[in-house]
Amino acid sequence: MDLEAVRTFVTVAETGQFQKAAADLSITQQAVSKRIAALERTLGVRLFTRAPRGAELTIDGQAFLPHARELLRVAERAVASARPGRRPLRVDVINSRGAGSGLMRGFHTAHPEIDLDVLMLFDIQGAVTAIRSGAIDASFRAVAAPGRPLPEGIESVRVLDEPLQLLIGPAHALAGARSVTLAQLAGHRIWMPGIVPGTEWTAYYDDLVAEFGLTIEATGPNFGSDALLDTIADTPALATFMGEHTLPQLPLGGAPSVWPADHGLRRIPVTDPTPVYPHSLLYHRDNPHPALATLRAHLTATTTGHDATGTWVPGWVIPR
Amino acid sequence: MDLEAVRTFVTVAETGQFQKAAADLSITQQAVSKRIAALERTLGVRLFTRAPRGAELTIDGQAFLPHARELLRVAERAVASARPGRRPLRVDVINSRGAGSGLMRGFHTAHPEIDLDVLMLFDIQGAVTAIRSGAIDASFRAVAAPGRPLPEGIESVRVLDEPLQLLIGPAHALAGARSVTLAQLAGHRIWMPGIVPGTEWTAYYDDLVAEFGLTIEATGPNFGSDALLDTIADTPALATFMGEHTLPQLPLGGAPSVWPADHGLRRIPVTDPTPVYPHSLLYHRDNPHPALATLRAHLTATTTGHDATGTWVPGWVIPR
DNA sequence: AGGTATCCACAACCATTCGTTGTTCACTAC
DNA sequence: GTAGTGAACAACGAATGGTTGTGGATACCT
Repeated sequence: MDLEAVRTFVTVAETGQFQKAAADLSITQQAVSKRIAALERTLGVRLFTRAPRGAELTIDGQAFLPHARELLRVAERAVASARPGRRPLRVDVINSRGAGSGLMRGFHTAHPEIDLDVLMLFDIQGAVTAIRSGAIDASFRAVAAPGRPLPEGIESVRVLDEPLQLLIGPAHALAGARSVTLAQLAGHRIWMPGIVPGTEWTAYYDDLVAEFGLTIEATGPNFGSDALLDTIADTPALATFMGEHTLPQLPLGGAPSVWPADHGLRRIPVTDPTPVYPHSLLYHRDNPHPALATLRAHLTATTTGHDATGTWVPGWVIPR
Repeated sequence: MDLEAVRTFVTVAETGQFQKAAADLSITQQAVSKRIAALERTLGVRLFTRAPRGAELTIDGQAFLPHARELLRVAERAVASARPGRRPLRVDVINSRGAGSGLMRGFHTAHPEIDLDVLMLFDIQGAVTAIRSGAIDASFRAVAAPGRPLPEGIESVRVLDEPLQLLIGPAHALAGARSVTLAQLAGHRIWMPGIVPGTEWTAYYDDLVAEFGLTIEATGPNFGSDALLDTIADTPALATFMGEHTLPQLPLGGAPSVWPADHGLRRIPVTDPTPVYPHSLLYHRDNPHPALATLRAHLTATTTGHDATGTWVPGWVIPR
């Protein structure tokens, strides 16, 4: 199917005749006729009834019209997403179920008129490089990795401290607990697959292990979130950490927000102290994108300062 | 922009190299190279970094990828909407703000997995013809026009009795009333532009006028809903009828559901008796579309029988 | 009723695009 | 260094898509 044919179809439907559409599109009437005929051939239905006074939509054409408009709208957005200069605000998040993604959803709800592109880069170095080059406008990260000061021009604002929770199956020894302390977790097996060495997450959990004597295994291949949840649910002696605002499953688009299979998983708050992910927004000081200022204002307005007493972050984290 | 190029882009992004993508698409590697180059030229950005081990997405490519997928998805739906056989359930409603549209929204919420196409045909004759030919699957109408029995094979189910309300401006004499009787309306000017002679609505209001001695004007050009509301709001002596479930304005897509300009309009219930629009679902007895049965079941389950005492419908309306 | 204007379809022709084959270039691994 | 892999460039043939020219059907006007 040809997008130009679809555009021609919409124009004919709007003008009511091939000739006016041809004038609008700066082509000849015969070209319009050919395009519509080709579209009708590929779809296998007649889209217009040709009358001596012009062309009228058939029922099939009426059903097709909103889809055609949507197609053109999506195509325009797709082009805009890549256009250099005046493109949508491009923000990197850690993963699609994390707190950064949730904050961006909130921003989109508050400012639906602002075009967004949310993407997931591999690590903080890539994000910083992308911010410096202007390829992306901002990034949600837990900064900064120890010994790696931010390059000149990159600024960061701590926007959300997300408490960690223990995620365990129904047969786990702590399944009935209303909360657990970090000290209680010593001796329990905690599994965090997918922690890639060299990323900021390694540094975070290294510090957590060193300070509270936990046993955290990062071994084994990471088969993705689903497999992790399955294993946690089925293994009584296994636990993992998950951010309080992190969804264990991707919300299904359009479907009622039920978790397809929650396996009876339990979320147990961690206390004394509560380890938190210090989410920060990274951006370039000189980035002129107007929506970036809106995003920063939105974040400072909605994520009011949390109480930091009783929480833990690595020592190298920049204070608020 | 060419959809085939977009499809090629997604395939390369998925396979990670031009050659595999070429094999998947049954074309040569050179053709893939050309298509990607052309797409990059039209977008003005580089989408892949060409490595000796294959192709990797650039940041721009990563931002473009979800849009590309969405574009292909929409294109597929667009084609499906017109495909003869196994197309989405196609339902005709009277207008986009009426009760039929609302019922279809409810059905979509309850069954998001069912593909729908909602369209608006001109009148009941056209709807019946379309149902007979199989061009549409069902239609929400106030049936049947007097003296026009339904053709063989067409069935109707009365699904909703929608009470009429009086819509008036803030300066109207009845603006303060909590409700009005039909008898009270005698002598007031009621304006119903856009009632096309020969449609079922003419018959409905003709009967209403004859039975209760009202003055209903259908004169003047119909400049659309906005103009009607403006006039009603500004003219103290003018009123119009509107269904209880009818939205005076189109809900804005994505925006908070505020009415852009409500002009201080008042809705006054009508009593003694309450005239109602008898909405029915029309469909062909032999229509095999599986979603049609689902729709009928949904409607009978959700629109439980309303109390008919104190309501009025024309005598020619088929009883429930 | 016949002429005329309007509007779309068909035919022929031409330019451009698109896909193919053949080949070259860059990089990696052994 | 040599073999192997993966993408780009060049040249050619086919097919697509645009144009001009023309014909046919219908409605309106005199």
